Amino acid sequence: MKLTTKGRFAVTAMLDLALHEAKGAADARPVTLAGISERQSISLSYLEQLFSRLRRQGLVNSVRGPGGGYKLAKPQAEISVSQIISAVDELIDATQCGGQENCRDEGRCMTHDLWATLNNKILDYLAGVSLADMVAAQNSGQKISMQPRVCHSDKAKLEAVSA
Amino acid sequence: MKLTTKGRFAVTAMLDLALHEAKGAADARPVTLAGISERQSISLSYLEQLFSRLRRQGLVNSVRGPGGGYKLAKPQAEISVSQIISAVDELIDATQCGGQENCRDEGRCMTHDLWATLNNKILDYLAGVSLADMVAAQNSGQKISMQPRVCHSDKAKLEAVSA
DNA sequence: TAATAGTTGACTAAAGTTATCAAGTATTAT
DNA sequence: ATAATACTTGATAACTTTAGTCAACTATTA
Repeated sequence: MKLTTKGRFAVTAMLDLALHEAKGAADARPVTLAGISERQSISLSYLEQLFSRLRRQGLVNSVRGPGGGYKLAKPQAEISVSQIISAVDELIDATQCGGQENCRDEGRCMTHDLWATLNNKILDYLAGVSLADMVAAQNSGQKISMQPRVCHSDKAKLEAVSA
Repeated sequence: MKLTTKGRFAVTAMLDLALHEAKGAADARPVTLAGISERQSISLSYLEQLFSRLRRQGLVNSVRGPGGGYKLAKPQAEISVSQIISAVDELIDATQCGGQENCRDEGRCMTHDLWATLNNKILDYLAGVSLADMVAAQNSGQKISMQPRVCHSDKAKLEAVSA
């Protein structure tokens, strides 16, 4: 899971799409990239690239011609943030050694387990947040803090770090 | 929190440093970057750049001249992975809008809360893993899976995503 | 029916930023 | 002095983002 601005742009765009699709009831008309570009201040060219991938990954459908645009290919509840990011930001292999072959001598690149575990945590969280969740949060003005899976957050350590 | 290969290199190098410092008992002699470079296959030039930042952040001390090198500036238990990453990979502001000013119209860039929450989760995990933890895991041959804070991991969703 | 315009789809390339590496300079133990 | 080593600066490569071109498709309308 690679976390870059690219993935964030994609999520933002998809959320914009979801919001404007929801607005027009059930079978709304497609949303144009030009509209998303304007509303979210993302360059049209970049959006075209991103949606090209989102389409190939089956997350959106396209409609050509006037009145055309993009529509979500699945119900909002079935599209997770992790899917969106994975679609545009081909997942980086967190272990830098592919499988486990070309690792260093002393026990397979050492940090391997750290990144693998972290990767799972990130995926776990992002897979649990769907477009529907974000739309709901957006409409109700609430913050998104899905499934509080974390048992205790250990504020002390966090503050020591961010200082 | 930005997660790139840069941060991973830094953690790997710091772990190497910790391992070789621990080996030579209490007040061991400094570890040279040339040694880390050879053992971990990281270019010397790159290591120099990384340690320059680690030094400025107070995570390591340097000793110049022959027999010189770097030493940890604090006990291994007090150096967390998140500190290392933050030192070299100046934390990206996950919200793309700095504070909350130049966000889009319709309620401050929408994805704001998502990234903020994710950021905390990542920080929470990485702040809980110290060099001492990793050294211990390395010596005992165990995997690192610190503080099992996650209550349930929801395998089904994860598999659906990675597929 | 045909022309027009709005829109995606597939490229190429250029500008800007970041990551990585290489070479030279300063410092100090011997 | 000399050599080992940290430090500093500059150059190269890779990635991200924006820009531009042209083709294909389709709703609208004259």
